[in-house]
Amino acid sequence: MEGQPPTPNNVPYFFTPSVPSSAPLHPLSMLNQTMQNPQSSSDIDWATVLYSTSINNGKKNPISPGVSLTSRTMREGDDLNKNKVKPGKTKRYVPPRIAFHTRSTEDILDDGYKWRKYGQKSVKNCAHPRRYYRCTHHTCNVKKQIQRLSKDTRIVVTTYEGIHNHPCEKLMETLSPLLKQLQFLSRF
DNA sequence: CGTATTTGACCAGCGC
DNA sequence: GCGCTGGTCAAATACG
Repeated sequence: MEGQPPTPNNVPYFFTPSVPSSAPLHPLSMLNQTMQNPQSSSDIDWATVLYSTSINNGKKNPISPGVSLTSRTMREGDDLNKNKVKPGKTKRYVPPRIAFHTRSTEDILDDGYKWRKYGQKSVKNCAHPRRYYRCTHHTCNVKKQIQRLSKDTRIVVTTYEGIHNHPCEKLMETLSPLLKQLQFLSRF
């Protein structure tokens, strides 16, 4: 990434290392790495982390029935001024989202979860369509959106919405032999 | 044949 | 109220 991303007001940014095109990393792993080892590379991609804070008159987001509030990650093509909420006006509640910008030739980063595509939409001011995925786990309602920047098609924007309520399949696959071994050894 | 993907239709929110 | 836009649905299609 050449320099820093545009910074919407009140949205905290974290910076992540570039993703080698041959081996896409899970964005969350990249974020952890960066937090532990702040690096000074000029060739960095970035991630935005959006918390569930409301833009409804600056109040915190009380998630309760009948209360409609919003939090939403700013994306390419968004007009920052247009997304301001007028005083007294509310928007529907949107779960917290985390958006990652990663440099990769792969559109879909392997994050260990299984995803099913449920939609695709061409977005205004964006050359590339936005794709919509849902976690395939039957009790999990996590969604993600994937989109390439039209300004720099090497950059993939992945937006996660919600939190998985089940373990990562791939992680469990890797760990289960170890766990079995530990259980076996713990008997002695 | 079962599962995943594609894609047009539909709906809700928002600005004018 | 109307048109635009983004998000989701669901039937059709592709694929293993």
